[in-house]
Amino acid sequence: MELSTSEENYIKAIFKITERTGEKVSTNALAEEFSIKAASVTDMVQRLGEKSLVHYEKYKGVSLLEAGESVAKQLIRKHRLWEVFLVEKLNFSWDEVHEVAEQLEHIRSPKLTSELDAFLNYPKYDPHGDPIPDKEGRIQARIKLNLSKVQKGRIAEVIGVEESEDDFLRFLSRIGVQLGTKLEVLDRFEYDGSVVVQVDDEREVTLSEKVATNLWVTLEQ
Amino acid sequence: MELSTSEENYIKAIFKITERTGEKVSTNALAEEFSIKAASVTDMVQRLGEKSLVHYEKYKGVSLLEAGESVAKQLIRKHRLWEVFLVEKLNFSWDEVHEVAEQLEHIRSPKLTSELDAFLNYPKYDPHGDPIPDKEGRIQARIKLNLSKVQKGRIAEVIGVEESEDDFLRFLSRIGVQLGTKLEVLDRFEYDGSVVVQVDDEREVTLSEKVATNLWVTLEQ
DNA sequence: ATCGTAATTTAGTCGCACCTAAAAATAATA
DNA sequence: TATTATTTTTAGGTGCGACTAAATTACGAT
Ligand SMILES: [Mn+2]
Ligand SMILES: [Mn+2]
Ligand SMILES: [Mn+2]
Ligand SMILES: [Mn+2]
Repeated sequence: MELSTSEENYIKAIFKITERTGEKVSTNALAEEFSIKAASVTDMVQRLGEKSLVHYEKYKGVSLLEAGESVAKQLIRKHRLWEVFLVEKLNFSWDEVHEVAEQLEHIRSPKLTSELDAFLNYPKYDPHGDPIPDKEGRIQARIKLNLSKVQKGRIAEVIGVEESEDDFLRFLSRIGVQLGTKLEVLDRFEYDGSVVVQVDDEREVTLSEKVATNLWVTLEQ
Repeated sequence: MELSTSEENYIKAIFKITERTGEKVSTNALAEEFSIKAASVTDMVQRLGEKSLVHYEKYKGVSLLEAGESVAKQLIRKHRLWEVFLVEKLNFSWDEVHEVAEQLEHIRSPKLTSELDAFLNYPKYDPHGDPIPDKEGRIQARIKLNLSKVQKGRIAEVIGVEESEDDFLRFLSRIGVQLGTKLEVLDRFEYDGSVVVQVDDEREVTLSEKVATNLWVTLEQ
């Protein structure tokens, strides 16, 4: 089925909101998401319902059907692959990629997607640390937590940042932290939330609470 | 000015048809191009006229104004850069790229375009041998002719193919001919149009007329 | 110069994706 | 529970980009 860019965006949003809240998605939530009016959303979800992409009941919100879910996963796959491409190959920073990926995800070409995947060496995660669904839409989840939550003694791998202001990214590169960097938590000071880490088994660095909560990491094993 | 994908496609088509015919473009020609009805074209060119992108006079055809021409050149730039990317990085063949590039050319992101350009090493020509406009829209033309037109004794560089069927591309790769390959015309047989060439100062190969007319080349100097 | 045909435009319609205003249903609160 | 507030839907409207049918203009041939 040929879907318009708008239809695709709705489906992806329904998927993401469901993922976050676990409940049926209200028209208001979608209206919020796209900064449009709820009446417009009602219109669209009714059409998506007729196409058997979503389950929709008046006043009861909307959820994805099988077909819709598969569309959503393919979109997320493309979106995240493009984000990897932009960061790894075209010198985009983590916060610049989203808007462009939002457009690129709608390009229709199975060959493009699979070749891009191969060209990037089948990445499993995007620059924000989020998993990239495979061809069949399977998602390899991974526990993602703030460095500020990591216990003393544990080793964490940097998989993303929460907000990526220029200043912050420059600070990270200055202390040698990038995606994939291993951080061992040597000490934590509860009184100001700062964390002492060893970067890649070498340098020892103290990170403020602000920095620590801005870093997404995953634990070894 | 934010243009829709449709508007952009019209502008590019007007540019290309003007380039080919040298005359004002008729609504019929555009209708033909997009396989739509002339009445729909009239509608669109009137709107493009109001936006000062084209000059349009009832019954007299349409031509690009300054602004429209610059839009067209940027689109062609993006289209051809993406074609280079698809062929050089993603293993697309020459005939597979057009449809995808037709979509990718509409992605809005100046940074994406300039970084892609740099990533590809500032290519001057696309996989079909057509010149890629620079940031300012300047086009570096180059005389493009059929190998079948090249005189005995001259050295020609392969810059593209007319039609790129799988069979033909396989034949080329078998005889070691690709983009950039130098061919010296050793002999020509007028009676069947075949051409004897030396490939890259090494192998000697006889090409049928069909092959020769399918190869676009440019002459040294 | 006139006529007939082809090209082009106009008028009116349709689906998409948005809007506003008003009605209806649901949820919150007294 | 009754009333009020919020959420959601319906009804009707707009611009875009296509369509058909009909009117108009241009043009080639006699
Ligand atoms: Mn999108
Ligand atoms: Mn992401
Ligand atoms: Mn092309
Ligand atoms: Mn296009």
